[in-house]
Amino acid sequence: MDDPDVVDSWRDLLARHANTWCRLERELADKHGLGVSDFEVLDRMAESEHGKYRVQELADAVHLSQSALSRLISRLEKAGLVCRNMCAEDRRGVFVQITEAGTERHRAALPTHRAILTASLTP
Amino acid sequence: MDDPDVVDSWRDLLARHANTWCRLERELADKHGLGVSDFEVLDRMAESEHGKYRVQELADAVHLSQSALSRLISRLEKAGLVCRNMCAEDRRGVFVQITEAGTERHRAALPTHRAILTASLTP
DNA sequence: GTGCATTGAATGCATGTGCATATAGTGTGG
DNA sequence: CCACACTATATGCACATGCATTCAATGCAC
Repeated sequence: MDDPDVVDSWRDLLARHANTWCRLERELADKHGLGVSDFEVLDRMAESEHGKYRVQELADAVHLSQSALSRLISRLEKAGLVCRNMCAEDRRGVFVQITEAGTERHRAALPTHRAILTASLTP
Repeated sequence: MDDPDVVDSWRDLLARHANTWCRLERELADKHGLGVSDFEVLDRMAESEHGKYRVQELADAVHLSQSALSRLISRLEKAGLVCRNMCAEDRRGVFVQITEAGTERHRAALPTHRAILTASLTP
């Protein structure tokens, strides 16, 4: 790949990312009281069948630092969308689990999310 | 485009963005004392022939809010990489202009930037 | 078992960001 | 000329994020 080409493709990526992220942020916040990262976390947990996740696993999945995710979990937990469970085998570990309320909130927000993606990412 | 497809492509975009941004952030900071947004602004100004930019123009170009860009300019100005000039015709307006030091710093950081893009965005 | 390096998660702290607002300048209708 | 709507930038404020550190638990060496 040529030098000006990577720059173009990087700028294109930045533009798509900014536009999509920004719209998601606004509409998810307005209509469902969720940030983009909040939704992304709920989304991951909703699609896993067992519904349990280690903190670090989630952090990798949504590209957040471990500390950022720890606080995000705290916020979601306070909102009742998620709960933390002790990990029996390794008592340092924590399982994060989506609650009924969390599943419900996710289900409600899903159409908004998908609609924006479709509108924003299809040329 | 199908529903699961947009989701995949969104997650792919998020991953590419996070990886590239993160590496840029680290290496540009370590080697050149610049944040990614700092570099992006310098990059725009370096490639314009007249070298003058209105604040809002830059904000659009680098996908930052007007307020964020105002502060970013302040930081770059304090660092001597950029200077603000009165706009004669409209005294509300401000022209941002890259300085010699700014051009130099940009030139120094450019190889790092391009190398990361190439490494990070080519499959 | 005891000591020590390692790992998983939480917290203190600094900082960059967006939203709302303030401030200053422009221009338009009367 | 004056009032008033509008535009361009700066600033107050709240907050999410990353880095460094802390704290607890694990396990490996001996």
